[in-house]
Amino acid sequence: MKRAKVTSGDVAKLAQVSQSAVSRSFSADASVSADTRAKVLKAARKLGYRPNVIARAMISGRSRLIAVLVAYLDNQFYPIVIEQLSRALQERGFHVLLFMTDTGNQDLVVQQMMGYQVEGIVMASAALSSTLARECAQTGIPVVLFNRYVPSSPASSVTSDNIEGGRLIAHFLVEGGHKRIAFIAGSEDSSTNRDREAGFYRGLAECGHTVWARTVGNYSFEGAAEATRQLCAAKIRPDAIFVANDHMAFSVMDVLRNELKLRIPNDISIVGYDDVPEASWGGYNLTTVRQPSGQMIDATISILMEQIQRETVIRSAAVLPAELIIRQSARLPKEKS
Amino acid sequence: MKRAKVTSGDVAKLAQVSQSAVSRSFSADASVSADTRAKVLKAARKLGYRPNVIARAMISGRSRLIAVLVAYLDNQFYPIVIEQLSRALQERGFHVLLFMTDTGNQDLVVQQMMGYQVEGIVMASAALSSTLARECAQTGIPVVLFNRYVPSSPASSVTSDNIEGGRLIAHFLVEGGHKRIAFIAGSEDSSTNRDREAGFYRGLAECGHTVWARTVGNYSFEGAAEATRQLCAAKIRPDAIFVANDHMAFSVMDVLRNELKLRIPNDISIVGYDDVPEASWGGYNLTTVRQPSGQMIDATISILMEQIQRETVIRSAAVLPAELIIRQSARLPKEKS
DNA sequence: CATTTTCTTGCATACGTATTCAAAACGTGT
DNA sequence: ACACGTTTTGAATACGTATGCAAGAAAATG
Repeated sequence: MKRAKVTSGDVAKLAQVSQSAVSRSFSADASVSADTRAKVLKAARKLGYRPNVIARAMISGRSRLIAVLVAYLDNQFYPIVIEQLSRALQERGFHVLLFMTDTGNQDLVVQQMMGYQVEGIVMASAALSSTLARECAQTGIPVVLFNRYVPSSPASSVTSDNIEGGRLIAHFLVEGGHKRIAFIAGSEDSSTNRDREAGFYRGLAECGHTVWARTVGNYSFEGAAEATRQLCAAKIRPDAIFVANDHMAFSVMDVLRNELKLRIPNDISIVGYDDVPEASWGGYNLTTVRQPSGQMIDATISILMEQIQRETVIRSAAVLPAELIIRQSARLPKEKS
Repeated sequence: MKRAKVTSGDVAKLAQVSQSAVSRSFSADASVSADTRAKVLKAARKLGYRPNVIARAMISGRSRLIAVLVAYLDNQFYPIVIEQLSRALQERGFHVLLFMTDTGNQDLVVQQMMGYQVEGIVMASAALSSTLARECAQTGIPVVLFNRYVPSSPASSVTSDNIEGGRLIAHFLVEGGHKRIAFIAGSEDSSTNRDREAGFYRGLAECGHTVWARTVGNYSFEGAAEATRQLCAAKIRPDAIFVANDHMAFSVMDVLRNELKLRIPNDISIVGYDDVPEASWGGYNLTTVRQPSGQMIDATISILMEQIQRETVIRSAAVLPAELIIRQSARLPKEKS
């Protein structure tokens, strides 16, 4: 089997027009008569011609490529984001070029992205070196930090209101009558963790409480299990735990139930963050805060499209509302009647 | 902020050599003296130059792009595959261009892939029109059907041994003393479902059994819930269900436990397929068959790389071993002693 | 009908790199 | 010093498309 490339020249020959005419027939707002366009399209269909995006990118500078950088896909939040993002971009004629990276070789990865002449970058990776964000901005490519936030960086960001989310949880747990409220942190250098934790503490303070105990799970399944064991090794256990994301919360619940033989929420309440699909599954029924992924995607898209179209990069930050989703993993506040 | 493109010409000027020399300095096996290469690399670093992959693709026909087509990412099996695939390809200098599609507009999507001059295609989408596979093969682009199989198609395929997996489950359930063994199917037009079901029935037959009942869940969470209700609406319930994949099995377990108040595995046994991460979570502890995703990725990569390098497309099919993973969701066979 | 205006069209060129070809530089052995 | 093989180099070209420009066709206006 051999590759048989068909070019605009071939189509032009068959349709008895110039190559320019073919090119124009495929761009929406070009100056072509309906007549020739019909001829061209017919010939194109006959030959199975499709414009070569690579060549188009070369001359016009538009690759129609958006780089998406992500560290891992274990946490269901990210696959869903990628799916929605990809669908939304496809509708607009763009496509997702996927990059996976651990924190190590980010610079290399960004170099690769530049090599592909991507028109925009979405970073959903956990960490982000600030030199790197600067470099991106310097080249004039719009960058959106998704679900993270770097104050000093020139990159745009889209997040949910993690501070408010943390507050909501604090109030909910206090009203539920919990006395020993603990926190299991994610990655301490992530903005999501910082904000959720800060909002949580502020909420507790507003109710005259403080956090009872705190361990770190680093947003990993294993880390969360270990953090739970540490937390419960003390003589007196917490009666509620806010876990910095759902993914860890599942691990926490597993340890509490299976290793420590505790009932949820009778013996201890658990609240997560994200509202990934598994949170609503019967096995967990996790009370959590929903991140509005749809709205976050919309915001990301519109930031990207705007900046690509205007060919200017301006920093903008979208913060979308968080919503408490009450299920069965945490004791409910008593009815005020 | 403006885009400041730096080209090989700029580097050439600074390094006082020709553009050709710059190009050669960036390809590993070209004829350049160590001396000039050093000069070039130094100048390149100074200017922040990176070869333009787009332009390179144009002249050499190598886009270094692999299209990955997938229908949905709800089922955790696919995110994991994408992550591993992307990592493996990155190591080899390739990158993943992601396409999401429902069964509807596949033709359009394939046209788009061609437009990007991708060097290979991985289809993990549920359905695949046969005309489409043919079209791909015709253009000389290697195509790998991942976790699916179309006998008449010229495309290569990578699967696990779904027939054997089905058999293993049948034997396991019969040995576990189950008498009324049911099956909840996925998408009936998928090869995975066909093979798992065929292997399952064969396994049952080998033990002198037949399937007690059968409903269809279409590989969706909601569909599986409904299929479970149908199955249990009869006067006599099954005492074991093989669910065609894990993703549906979780839904099945939720309905059995929460709506029908059954205990698993005391009242009824459940077995899934895939061994996604959630299967090992405490909330489900699902007995299942593991698909060796790592080996499947390796096979995919080597098929792609081989065919890209040789510039010939030959059909090849890899079938990798399936393994029964015994957890707590199904009653165990009695010890033979 | 003459003239201006608006639409179409083809020619030529540019995008940034890889690669062919011939010329130049470099060694090596006599 | 010479001839010869080897390596390195630069000039030129090609990849497939989009677009500025000028010329031609058609339409509109007087």
